[in-house]
Amino acid sequence: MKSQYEALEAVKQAGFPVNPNIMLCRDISEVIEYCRRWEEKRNSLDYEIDGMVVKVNEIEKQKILGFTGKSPKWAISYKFRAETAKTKLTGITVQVGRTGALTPVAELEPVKIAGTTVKRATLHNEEYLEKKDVRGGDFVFVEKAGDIIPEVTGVSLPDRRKGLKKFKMPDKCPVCGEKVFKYEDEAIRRCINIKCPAIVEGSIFHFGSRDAMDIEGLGNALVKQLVSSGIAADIGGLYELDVFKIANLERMGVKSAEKLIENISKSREKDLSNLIYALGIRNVGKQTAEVLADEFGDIEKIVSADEKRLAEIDDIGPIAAKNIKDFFALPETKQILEKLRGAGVNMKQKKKKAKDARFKGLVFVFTGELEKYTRGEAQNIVKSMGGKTSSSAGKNTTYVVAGENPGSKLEKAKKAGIKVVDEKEFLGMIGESRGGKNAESKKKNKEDTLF
DNA sequence: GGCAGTTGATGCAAGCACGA
DNA sequence: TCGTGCTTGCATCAACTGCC
Repeated sequence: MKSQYEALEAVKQAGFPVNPNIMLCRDISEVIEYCRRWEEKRNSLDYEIDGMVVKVNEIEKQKILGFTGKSPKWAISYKFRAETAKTKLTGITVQVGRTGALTPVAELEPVKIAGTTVKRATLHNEEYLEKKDVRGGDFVFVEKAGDIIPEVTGVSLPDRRKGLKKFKMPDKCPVCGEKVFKYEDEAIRRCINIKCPAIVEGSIFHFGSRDAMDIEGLGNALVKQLVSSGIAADIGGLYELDVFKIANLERMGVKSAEKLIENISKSREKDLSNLIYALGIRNVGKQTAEVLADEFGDIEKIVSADEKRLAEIDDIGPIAAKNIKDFFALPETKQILEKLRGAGVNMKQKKKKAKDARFKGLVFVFTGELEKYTRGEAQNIVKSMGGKTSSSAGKNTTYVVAGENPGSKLEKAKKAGIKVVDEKEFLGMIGESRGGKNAESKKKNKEDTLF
């Protein structure tokens, strides 16, 4: 077998439960062994009455054995080399993100890779385009990095027709039509029109995202409608919405509108760090927002801090400091803050510093899927115990916690000699080696299921 | 009931800020 | 100057919700 997908297909063809994201075993012999044992267990569920064999419905069997649509979480995962496919690049479109960044995207003739159909893939920026020399009409090689993200890895030059022109990035924003800028030290072009619908939509969507103000129900499609209909011109406008306005939008009703209003209302109580992150300041992500909130404790103090004071803070350099200062100096920012203040949005830090300091000085990186916690929850636990988390493994990383189906971080960690622990060990470290209710039931399920 | 939108989850690459 | 790590942007999927 050449790929993980082929192996999974073979297992599925044989009628066994698999999750397309997870290869169950280390190699094919283990897959076969797994299937054999599953078959035995499955057959054992049938029973006899008066000498007649009663076959239990397959779906019931899967429920009884704990396979409700997913593979067993505890199964060992294994990755095959990424599968490559050749397909036609029908065109290159340009997207505008919330920061105004123009990103070229490859539009592809749909092609099946690793069990899913790939239609688009990012081309990052014009330098990347230049390097790969990708042109509309080319046949390109596509693979899925980490079996998840589609990537154009190269062009099939023998298939190139004559006369295909190089793609040129537009000088004007494809959304608002304003002139775009490319700063000398940056690889990307940006639309700097703060009224550009793409930027407005992006910033409202970002404001409501989970790590920001966590407004459930504020999805992409709804935000588009809010902006295009003029109901919300900026993030401050969210707090002026009412049920009637929302319920009249496409695919919205009174029930959804009421829920959304309730969720927007709840967001007023979010912590200062959430608000700072939600504002979408350049170079200020979740981590930096937390640093700022911890340092100042009040948005007013951040607004009035000068660049020098900001740059004195750990993890904030002169560029981030300038961006922060510039952002709060904008009249539009002042207006938005005024609206938010008027709407009763919390602007002070409520979180207290961690009392439990058992992870003080330790840096954790998570890869793969954990059984008991989401990654966000696990990161919060580490922070509550005085530790730090990071999205990439480096020399400062103390532990890499590897869950199911880990990514490249695991390999990187092993090479760098970083200590790798599994979920069980991590739970032991946080004093939950026996696990909670959820973990108990899952554990039981696992034990009852097969081996 | 069908359909569309949202949520919540995953990982990778590139760019770039920061600090040693 | 360079290594490290944060930020951003991207695609996909299953499960769920609620409108039509």
